[in-house]
Amino acid sequence: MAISRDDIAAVLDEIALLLEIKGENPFKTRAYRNGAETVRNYDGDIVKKAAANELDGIKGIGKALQEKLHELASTGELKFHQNLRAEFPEGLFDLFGIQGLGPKKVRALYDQLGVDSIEALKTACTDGSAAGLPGFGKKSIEKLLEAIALKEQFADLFRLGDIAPIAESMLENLRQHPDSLRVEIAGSYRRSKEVLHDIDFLVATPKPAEMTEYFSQLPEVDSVIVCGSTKASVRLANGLQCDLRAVSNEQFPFALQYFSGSKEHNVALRSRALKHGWSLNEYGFTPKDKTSPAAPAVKEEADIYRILELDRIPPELRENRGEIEAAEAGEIPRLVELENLRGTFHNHTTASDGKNTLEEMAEAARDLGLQYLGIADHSKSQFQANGLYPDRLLKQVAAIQELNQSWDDFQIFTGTEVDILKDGSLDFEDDVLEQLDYSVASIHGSFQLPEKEMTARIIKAMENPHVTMIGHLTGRLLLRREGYAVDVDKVIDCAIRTGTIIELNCNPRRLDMDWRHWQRARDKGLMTSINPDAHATEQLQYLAYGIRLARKGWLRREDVLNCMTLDEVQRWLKLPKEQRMRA
DNA sequence: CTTTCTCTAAAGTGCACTGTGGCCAGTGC
Repeated sequence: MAISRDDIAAVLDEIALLLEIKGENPFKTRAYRNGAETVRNYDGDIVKKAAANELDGIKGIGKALQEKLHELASTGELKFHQNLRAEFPEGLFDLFGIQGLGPKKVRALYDQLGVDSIEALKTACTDGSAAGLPGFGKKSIEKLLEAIALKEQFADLFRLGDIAPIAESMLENLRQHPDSLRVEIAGSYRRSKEVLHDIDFLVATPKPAEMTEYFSQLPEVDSVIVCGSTKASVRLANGLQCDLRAVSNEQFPFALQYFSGSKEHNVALRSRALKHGWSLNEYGFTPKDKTSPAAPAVKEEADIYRILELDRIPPELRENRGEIEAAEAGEIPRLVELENLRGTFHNHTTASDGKNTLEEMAEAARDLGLQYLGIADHSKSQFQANGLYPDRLLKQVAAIQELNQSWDDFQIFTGTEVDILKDGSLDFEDDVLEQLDYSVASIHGSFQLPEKEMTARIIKAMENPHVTMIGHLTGRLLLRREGYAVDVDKVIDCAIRTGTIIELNCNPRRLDMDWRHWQRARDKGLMTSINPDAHATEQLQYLAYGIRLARKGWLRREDVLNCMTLDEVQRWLKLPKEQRMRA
């Protein structure tokens, strides 16, 4: 198979990393990183051009990179890269996944202690040998051990957004099979958990052995763990385990309910079934004793809930967090749906660190059927992200106002993702902010503040009348970094008091504020905005993850700002802050 | 390594934070 654009970019990135360890000229390493970005974003078939050696005139690809790209595209390999790679052991790359380790420290560990893997790093930290290196004090060692523990804890976990595409493609493949009557993904994927450790497929079929066999040979499968007559487990190239269970069409609703979990939800449901005189498991209802009524007919999963005198409970809510009580009382809310979204806030353009222009982002939003798009590029403190100074911001505002003349059914809102500085003040003065339609205030630095100060910092930002919403409340990066210490309840109360939205950042790396807080916050009256934090047109699709997590947080259409129509949201943005939060 | 240029040599994102080591280096945004 021919080498892909992403493969080429990955090679360039890896070269940059290796040159960094070698202590090469930082501008050289940056040139390779820029090259990788250029390859990824090039508008046209850059692989074909590279193969034909026609790369002249592409900004960021000079003579040396042209030659390397040509070699890569035409032979699929690069001598320079292979030689460089051969200088270092394989495991060294894993070390860069540890927070606090950069090229210099990796180099020191490798050169002086021979540390070439996470395992070796752990040893060097615990046996005291790392403590002998310059720059490695007591606190550094402690932090490294913490980072290793964090990494181990996340070792076999995957982010929802990273596996959804492959899960859906496998689902589609299974549905194609002539012997599959019904196919669903159960488990935590169906419940829209933000991180998962496996995917559970379920198929109703008259020929279970054929289905498990077919499953274990899907193109996505890397290796087969087990393949029996009703169950198969496989591993994908990325390490993710996938299970398939094949059941009869009659058992399917029970199996779907059972394997969707959560375990806690099922325990509660089973005890409810017992009160009705049946035991409930993945195969069906079984009368408990002679006095029990006959087991009722079940055609689909919803029947199980109906028979137990419950509203149908959407899978996202099945965490035993009050959903059974709500279903009993007929109080399962009508959860928000993707179709309810009318627009979105918090999106970036090429003005700061986005990959697409204002015009391209707007077109993409229109193509998705949205009525409005909020632009929120970074503010000046985000230097590395090309954050805007007031002059550039105001130029952008003028450009947006001009662009808005070209539509009567669509509008761009002018905004900013303004940094909340260490003391809670903002990166723009009020006289700048008041010229915008809205603003998202976010924290991008000083992550280590103690909880009290961090909470006060956010509260101070929310008290500013020009702050429309708070971006990614805890700053967590799923499976990478814990959120900063913040008293979420205090912040929620302050948000309601001041009329400030807390966004549901639906970038799959964040999904922040966490779903576990939303039901409580909603009950108190808080509203959210489901924001993709898109840095490219295709990332507007992250809204789908936002909807999944909003549903998991019990949110309804009326809890979500960007479910408002264009007219409604225009009116809402003109209200003084204290009148914005609905009663 | 690439771009730019008083065009074959120089400049090329800046800052805060952290911890350590003795006032700076590395990391991350």
